[in-house]
Amino acid sequence: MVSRQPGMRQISRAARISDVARAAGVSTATVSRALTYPDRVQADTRERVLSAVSRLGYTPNEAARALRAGASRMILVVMTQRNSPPFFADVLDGFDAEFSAHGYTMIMGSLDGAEDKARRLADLVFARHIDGVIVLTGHVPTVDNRSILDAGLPVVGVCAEIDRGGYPAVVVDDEVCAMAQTQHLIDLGHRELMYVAGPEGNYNEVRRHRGFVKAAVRAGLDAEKMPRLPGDYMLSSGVAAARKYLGLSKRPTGIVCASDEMAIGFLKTVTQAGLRCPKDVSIVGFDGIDFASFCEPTLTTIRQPRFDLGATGARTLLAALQDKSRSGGLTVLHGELVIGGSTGPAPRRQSQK
Amino acid sequence: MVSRQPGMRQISRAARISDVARAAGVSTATVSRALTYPDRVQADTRERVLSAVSRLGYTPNEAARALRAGASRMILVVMTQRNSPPFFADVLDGFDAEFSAHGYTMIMGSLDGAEDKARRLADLVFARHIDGVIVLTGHVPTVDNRSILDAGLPVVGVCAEIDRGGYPAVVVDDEVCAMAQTQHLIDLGHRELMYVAGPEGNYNEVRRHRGFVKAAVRAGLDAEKMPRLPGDYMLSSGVAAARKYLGLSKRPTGIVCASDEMAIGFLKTVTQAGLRCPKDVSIVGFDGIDFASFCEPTLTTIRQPRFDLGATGARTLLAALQDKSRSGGLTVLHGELVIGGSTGPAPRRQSQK
DNA sequence: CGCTGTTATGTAATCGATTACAGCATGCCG
DNA sequence: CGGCATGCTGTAATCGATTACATAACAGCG
Repeated sequence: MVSRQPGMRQISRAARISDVARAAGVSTATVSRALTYPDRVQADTRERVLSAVSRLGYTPNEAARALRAGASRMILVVMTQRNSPPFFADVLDGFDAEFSAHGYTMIMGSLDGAEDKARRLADLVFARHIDGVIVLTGHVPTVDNRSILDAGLPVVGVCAEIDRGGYPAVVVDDEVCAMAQTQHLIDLGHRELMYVAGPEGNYNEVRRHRGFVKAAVRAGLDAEKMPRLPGDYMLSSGVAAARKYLGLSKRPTGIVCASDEMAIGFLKTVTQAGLRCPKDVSIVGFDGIDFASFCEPTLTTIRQPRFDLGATGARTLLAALQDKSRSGGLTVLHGELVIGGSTGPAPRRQSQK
Repeated sequence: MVSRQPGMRQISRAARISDVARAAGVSTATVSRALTYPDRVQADTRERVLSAVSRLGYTPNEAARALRAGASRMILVVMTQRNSPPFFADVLDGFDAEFSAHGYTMIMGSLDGAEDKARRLADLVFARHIDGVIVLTGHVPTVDNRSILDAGLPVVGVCAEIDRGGYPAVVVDDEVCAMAQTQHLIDLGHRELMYVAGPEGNYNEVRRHRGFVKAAVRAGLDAEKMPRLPGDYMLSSGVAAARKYLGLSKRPTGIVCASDEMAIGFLKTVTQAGLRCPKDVSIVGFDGIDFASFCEPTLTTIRQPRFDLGATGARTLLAALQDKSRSGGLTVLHGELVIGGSTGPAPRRQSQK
C-alpha cells in the first residue's frame, strides 16, 4: 500500500526523530541536541547520530518545530494589486537575499482588493504562521474588524510608510526626487507642465505630486493651472492619460509621470499619434525600471535603489525579530535622476505663449 | 511585562482553543467541532462557541493544525534565477487565483544557482512544510544527493516539463510557435535568418530552436549556415547579441529571438546603431510581454496564454493533491502570433543575394 | 419498564520536536 | 574513601488542535 513515486529514491514514510534515535541507539533528546548544540554531546555519539540522520534522510518536521518553538521563520510580504509589477522584482530580490541568508522564508501575499484575500492573509498572521510582516503598500486593509497589524508581530513598511503610525519603514525621498524630475524640465525651459498621477491618496503619489508642485511654485509657475491626469502607475493608465492629453486644446510640453510604466505608455501613445519626443513634448518617468532604457527615445527617469530598498527593509525586520522592543525609525534612501532621450529643450513656440 | 503594541487592539496573548472552550463553557473538542463541522453541535452551543471565538479573536494555530493534520496547505513554486522576470508575473497571478480560492498559500522559491538556496528549498519540502510543488524550470537541482522531487509530494511542471519524467506538466507548444515565428519571416521574403537563443539545454530553448530549424528547412533554407547567438532570455543578452550581429560582415535580415526581452534589447541596440527596423532588419520575439507593444516599432511576437498557464497548472496540482494516485499527463496550451511593426518585407538587396 | 439507537458532548491520545529536570558516571579534592 | 562538581544522556512534559472512543441523555418501541 506504500505509494510508489516516480523518483529514484523510494519513499517509505518520512523519518521521524524517533527513527533516528532508534537507529543511533540513543534517545530523541540526544538526537535533537546533536543537531542543535553539537558540542553538548560526545563526539562518538554525535557521529552515530549524524550518520543515522543522513542514512535515513531525516529532516525535522517543520510543523512540530514551529509548534514547540512558537516561531515559524516565515515572513509575509504584502503587496498591492497583482503580483509583481516590474518595479518590485528587484525589491523582492533584495528581501530574498537577506531573508534566505538568515533562514527565513518569504510568503508573498497580493491584496488585489478582494476581501477574501485580505482575510486569508490576516488568518495566516493570526494563526501564528508568520513571524514578521513587510508591507509594500502603505495602506493595510481591515476586514472583519481586524487588521494584519493587530497580531502584534514585527512589521516594517518598505517603499511606503504604513498609514497607521509607529512602525519602522524604508522609503525613498519621493518628494525630493519628484522635485528633481520637475526641475529638470524647468531647466530645459518648459513652463507648461502636466502631471500624470498615481492612485489617489497613495503614499508615494501624495509625495511625488507635492514635489512636483513645490518645484513648479519655486520656479514661479502657476501650479494650480497645470493639468493633473489620474493614473494607477500601470502602462494602461499612461496610455489613457496620453489620449486625454492629445485631446487638449493647449498641450503642456513637459510631462511629469509618477511611474515609468505610465511614462512609457504615454510616450508610445503620443509618438504614435505623430508627436515627436523630445521635440514637441518632454517626458520624465519615475522608478528606473529596466525597460526605461529600451523605449524610443530612452526615458529620463528617477532611478530608485530597488534592491537596496528590499535588502534594507529585510534587515530592519530581522533586527526587529531579534529585539522585539525596538520600534519606529524611518530609513530614507535616495533616488537619482537619469537623463535619457525623452527630455529636451522646450519648443520655442510653446514656451513663449 | 506584556509587550504593548502600537495598534489599537491590545494583544495580551493569542487566544488558544482552551481559552475559547472555557469562555463558552464547553470542551475543546466541541469548539473544534463547532468550527469544522457546524452541524455536529447543537445550535445554541454553536452560538456560544462562535461568540466566544469572535470575542477572543481566536484563530487556530496553524502549526498545531498542520502537525496534527499532516498537511500545511502550502505550495512551493520553484523558479529559476532571480525573482519574476516580467513574463512570469501573469503566470504567478494565475497560480494565486486558483490556490487562494482553495485555501492554499504560495511560497516562491528562486533558485539562482546558489547551492544553499536549493538546500533550503529541499529542507522546506522534506520538513513536510509543503503539500505540493510547482516547478517553473524544467530542471530541478540535486544537492546533498537529494532532490525536491524525492520527497514524494505531488509535483507539476509549468512552462516546461520536468526533466525527470513521470510528472504532469502544463506547457505551450513551443516548437509550433517557433515555427510560426520563423514562417512569418519567411513569408515576408527573408531568406537569411538568425536565431538568438535561450540558455543552453533549457527545455523551451531546445524546442524553440527546433521549431526554427524545422521551419527553415521546410522552406528550403540551409539551417546549418544560420547564425545562432547565445543568450539567456534577458534584456542584456539581447543587447550582447545585437553587438555581435552588428559586427557581422553579412547580416541576416530576419532575426528570431527566443524571448521578448532579448528581442527588445536587440531591437533597441540595432536601431540605435542606425539600422532601420523593419526596413533593414526584421525581428520576432517570443512571450508577448506587455512591453512588446511599447517599444518602437512594436514587436512582432508569440503571445503565450500566461495567466492560463498558471491557472491550469494550479488546477492540475490541486487535482493531484486530492487524488494522490493521479499521475502523468501533459497539457499543451497554444501561443498565437501577434504581428507588430518590427517585421516587414525583406530588403530587396539582401534577399537577392 | 427495560432495551436499543441516536445525538451531543467530554476525555484523552495523538501529531513530532524541544527542553526542563533527573539520573548516572566520572573526576577531583580534602 | 566520602562528597561534590561536571558532563553526558534519558525521561517525560510541553506546544495547540484534532479526533477516536467513551459516556451521557433521551427518544422510541416492544
